[in-house]
Order: sequence, then structure tokens, then C-alpha cells
Amino acid sequence: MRTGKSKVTLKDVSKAAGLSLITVSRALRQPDTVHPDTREKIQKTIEDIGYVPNLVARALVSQKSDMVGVVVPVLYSSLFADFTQGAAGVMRANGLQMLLGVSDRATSNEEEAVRTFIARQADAIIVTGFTHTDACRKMLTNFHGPVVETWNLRDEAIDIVVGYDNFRAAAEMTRYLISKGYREIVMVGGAFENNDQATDRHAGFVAAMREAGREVRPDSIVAVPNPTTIESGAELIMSLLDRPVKPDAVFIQAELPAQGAMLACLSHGIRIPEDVAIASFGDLILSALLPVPLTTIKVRSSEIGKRTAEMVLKRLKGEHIEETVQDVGFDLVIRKSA
Amino acid sequence: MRTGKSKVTLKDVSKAAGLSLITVSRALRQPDTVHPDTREKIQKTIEDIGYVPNLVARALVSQKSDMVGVVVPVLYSSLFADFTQGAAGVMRANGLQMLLGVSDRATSNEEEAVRTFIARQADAIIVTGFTHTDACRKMLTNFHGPVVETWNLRDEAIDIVVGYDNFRAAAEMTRYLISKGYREIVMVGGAFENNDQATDRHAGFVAAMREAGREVRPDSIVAVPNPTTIESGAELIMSLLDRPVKPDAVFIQAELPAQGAMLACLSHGIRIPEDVAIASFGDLILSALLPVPLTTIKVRSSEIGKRTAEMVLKRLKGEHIEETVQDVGFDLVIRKSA
DNA sequence: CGATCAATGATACTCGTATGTCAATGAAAA
DNA sequence: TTTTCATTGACATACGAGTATCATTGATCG
Repeated sequence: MRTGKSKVTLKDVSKAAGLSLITVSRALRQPDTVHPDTREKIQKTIEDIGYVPNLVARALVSQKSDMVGVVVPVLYSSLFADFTQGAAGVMRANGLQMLLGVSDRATSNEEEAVRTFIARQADAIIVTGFTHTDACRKMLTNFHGPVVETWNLRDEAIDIVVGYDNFRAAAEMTRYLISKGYREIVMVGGAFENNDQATDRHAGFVAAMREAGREVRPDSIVAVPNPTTIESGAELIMSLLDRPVKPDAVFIQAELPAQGAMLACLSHGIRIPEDVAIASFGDLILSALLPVPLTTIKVRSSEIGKRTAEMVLKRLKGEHIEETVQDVGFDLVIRKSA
Repeated sequence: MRTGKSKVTLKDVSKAAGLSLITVSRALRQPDTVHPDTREKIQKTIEDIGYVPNLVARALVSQKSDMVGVVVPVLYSSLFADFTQGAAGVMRANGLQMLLGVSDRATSNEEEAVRTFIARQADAIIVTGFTHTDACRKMLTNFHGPVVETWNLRDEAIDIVVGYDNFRAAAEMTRYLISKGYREIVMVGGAFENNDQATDRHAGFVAAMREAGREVRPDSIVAVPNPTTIESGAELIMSLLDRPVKPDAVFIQAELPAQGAMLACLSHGIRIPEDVAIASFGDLILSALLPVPLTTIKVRSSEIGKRTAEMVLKRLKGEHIEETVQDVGFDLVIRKSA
């Protein structure tokens, strides 16, 4: 059973210690100005009556909350889970509280989350990507603290950027596939609307194909519906292999469908990469250990989260940031599947 | 480039609208008491000058913050990521802000997170498991709002419990393995210290073994170090199969090592379940699609998160909760691997 | 024409922490 | 003894939203 304890304020401490409110306040804020004995006495009564400073009140007067708002599209993808954990670790070590919002990939939800962060006086705001509603962009632009857009690189950023070049990553993988002699390359993307990462990868694929003089037909690019799942990847690869002109390489942009496609092939006796090559995008923890290790663009999720939190910290400390666009890079990891 | 906009207060709205502060305040709080025209005028100036209510100030006076603190051990496990996303969805739909803390499985970090939640006037607190530091338990017990302990069931709870019976789940799987005729069953657990879930599963395994008259030798139970990874699972299974007395069934308590073990066997040509059976714990999204589908205790992670948030909501609305121990259950999913 | 009521305003105060200004005390230093 | 300084206190005020208690205005109603 629980006792409904009422709040203990600084005033209560001062009464209990037989001192004035100001002395107690000073003991905590400017310890040098109060006698060591008094300080100790105050410290003791604080512990005795279980005083916990009210950070809401402190935030109101100090005009800073030590809170940072973070919006991620989803958490069920290990990419964003790792990102969030990376950021959380750095924040915890530096006394910052994370306000988390999960948008479910809807910009309207992102807008609502950002509005709340601002209303709650967050000191900084971190969002995913560059695709926002007009209202959201306006709020972020007018926001008085650091704003970080993550997971991609763009020039027309609001403030700080931490991510990697999705265009270049997709182009690089495409070039690799071309160089390996694959003739029928199909790209499988996520939902392209409202997703600058997917759009940039799409563009990167097309650019690399054109550059090699390859034709990009409408059916060279396929979109899987949101939310992207293992099952959708499995279905998709089978339908691709049912085409009159079978692809000999499939470049899958999302994490889960790639796993699904790979496993579907394995269960149907389709050989990888002999019958069809598979390339993927993400930092699939399983990629290296699958029966056929997966060739993939490895994304440094946790690093993006850490770096993002570090940028925020720098700014909040008042340090100048020379590079407001932080490219954490990516790795083209070549394994057996392509 | 960004303009450092200064805060806009209710007062500013009143000035801009040529009205008194109280009228504006009333227009927002008791709309019935102000003239529709005035209301509209105020609404318009609010949009014009971009007023956003300061929820910190509101929280201070109203004595509620509409924030809920959540501590998870890690996010890189899909279990807790799904849990967090489930809770986040319900909270978003009901105007609650999530304060997230990632403890990295350290009770000291959990304590720090809880202390901060309280200092920030969170309306409710959600933690993982029942293992807390003394100080943390004391704070939670004295906390004036709802407290939910998740992911396990216990009688000596602080307040509300949402989880499943880890003891029973482990026992059920063990009984199943015994019933299938496996003779040498080894259980692989996570770190047992500071983890009531691991401890309960351990106990469940032992109980089921004893109940069947089976001997539990010291080497029948193996712990993998934290953090549990795919690699550690792969290494572990190989070392188990190097033993003079090879196990014919391995029950792995954690998600990632189970995947690792499975994949390691496949790459080494070890047949599952003929050479060794593997059973697991978690709701591995991959389990069903692996070349050898995995027999597992399926945990309803997202459901735990949702139910937890719903319990919190009920309490905050003042509704009575008849059942303070919510058992969301689990599924023994029998597939090919055991 | 006086009474009633809707609409708005003025003033003061709350929430808990924090600071700025000045005063009072007492002890040590000049 | 006078000066200086460390220590503590008293009082006012800020932060932004919000409420409680009157007061004022004007319009409508009987």
C-alpha cells in the first residue's frame, strides 16, 4: 500500500531547519556564501524530510528546462531504436531529459510532437528527416534553441544536420551492382511520399543507372506499402521472380523486407546470389550471420544518435559549431548475397 | 538562418487584442463566459502572433504535468522497443508526454531516472521489473501518482503491475521439451543478478525439471554475459556442442543469442532439431521465417506497453482499477526447432 | 425607471524556485 | 574602539498561467 505523500518544498526545509528560506536557497545555489555548518545542517534536513527540488518551478524561473524533444518515425525498426538509445545515453550522462515522440511516419504527428516540445519549453528539438508540415517547419525555424534534423543530408536545413548521404549511398550500391554485371536490377523502396530519405535513395538509384547508360523502366522501381514488414518483403520477392523478365538483382531499401525476401528465397530453394542477388539498406544485426550473408549499406544508427546529442550539448553550452552539417557516413558492406 | 524569436505570453496576446489579460484567459478556460466575437478575435490574434501556452507554468499552478516517466533497460532489443512504441501510441492519443529513460540494465540509472521524473512532476511512473535500489523503491512507494511495474508478475508490487508470468512461461516450455523426450536440456539465461525476470525464468526451469524428476546439474544452466548479443549466442551454442555430453535441447532465454545460436548451427551444418533442438524466449519477428522456424515463448511486448499506458490513463482519470495485477499472458509457439 | 444580467476589467494572490537590494548581527581585524 | 567582513534575514519581485473576489459598463426586461 502506498502513502500519498504531499510535496515537500524549500520552505518546508527552511522551517524544519529553523533557517530562513533565502539561506536554504543560497546553500544550494551559492554554497560559498553560507557557513559549512549551516550547509551541513540543511543537507541533513533535506534528506530527513525527503526534499526533491521542483524542476518545473526551476524551469519556469531559469527559462531552461534541461529537456530535449526527440521525434522518431517508429521504434520497431532497429535503426531508430539504436538511434534513440544512442542519444539517450549521451543525454543521461549530461543531465538532459529526453521527451520522446513517435510519429508513426505521419508529419501531422510530428507537428503535434514539436508543438508540445515547444510548449513544454524544451531546450532543443531533434527530428527525423527534412520532411515537415509547413506549420512544423515554421515552428522549428522560429524556435529559440538548437534544432537537429537527422538521418539525411540537405543544404536547406533549418539549423543543424546529422546524418548520411542517402543519395550517394544508394548510388554507390547501384554502381556496385552494375559493376558486378547484373543486367536486370530492381529497386524496392518504401513509401516515397513524405520521406526525403526514400526519395533521395530513389534518385541515387536512378542517377547511377543513367550514368551507366542503363534504362530505368517504371517497373524497375517497386514500392512496398507502409508499414514495411518481413512478410511484405517475402511476398514481393516472389512476385518479382514471377515476372516474365526476372530481375537478377534486387536492391531493397528497407530493413525488414530485405530480411523477409532473403528468407523467402532460402525457403523456396532459390539460390542467392546465383538465381537472384539481394542488396539491402540498414545495419541489420543479422545480416552477417544469415546463411547467405547480406550485402548491405550499413547505417551507423547509434552513432547518429550520439553525434546528434553531442551537437545539442555543444550548442546548449554555448560553444560554437563550425560544421552544422555532420556527415557520419555509411559503409558499403559487400558480402555473399550480391 | 534562424531568427531568435522571444517568447509570446498570454499578456502579449491581451495587448495585441486590446483586451485585458483576464478576458483572454477566460476565453481559453471558460469560453462560455466571453462573447463569441471576442473569442474569435482572441483566437485570431493568438494565431497571428504565434502564442503557444507555456505548459511549464501551467504545470506549476495546476499541479499536474501531463507527463509520464518511462524507464526501459535497453532499446536495442525489439521487445522493449515494441513496448515503448506501444505505450507511446496510447499516450500520444491521450495528450500525455513521455519522458524516456534508458537504464542500460543498471538499477542506479533507473534510480536516477525515477528521481528526475519525480523532480519534474511526472504524473505517473512506469518501470521495468521489480528489481530496484532501496532508494528507488522508497521514492516509488512515496510517489503520489500511479506507478506501474512491467514485464513480470509479483505479489509484493508497489502499485500496478502489467506483465506476464516469467516463471510459468519458462516452466511451460521446459515441460514441453521434457514431453518431447529430450534428455539433456540446457537452459541459457541472461545475467541473473538484478533481474527478476531472468531469476523467475531460471526458477521456472528448475521447478519443471524437478517436477519431472530430472536432475539439474550446475552445468545445466549457463549464463551469457551482458549485453546479450547474436555473437555470444553463436559462440555459446558451439561450446555447448563441444561438451562430452552434448545437450539435445537448448532453451535460450534471450532474443538475440537465440537467433545467433540458430544461425551458427545452420552455417555449421548442424541440424535442428535432429542434432540439437532450440527453444527461445521473445517475440522474434524473424522466428517464423527462419529456415528452421523457431519454437518460442512469444511475448506480447506491444500489448504490455499499451495496457500499461491504459492503466495509467485510467488512474489519472480517477477511475478505479479493480485488478491492479494485469496478466497479459504469453504464447507457447511450437514450430520446427524443438 | 429601476432591476437584472451578460460581458469585461481591476486587483490580489497562488504555484515553487530564484535573485537583487538592503539591513542586522556578531566576530575578527586594524 | 572603530572598521571590515562573513553570515543570515527581511522584503520585494520575477517567471507565466490561472483563480477568486469584487467593480464597472451597457443592454434588456418587466
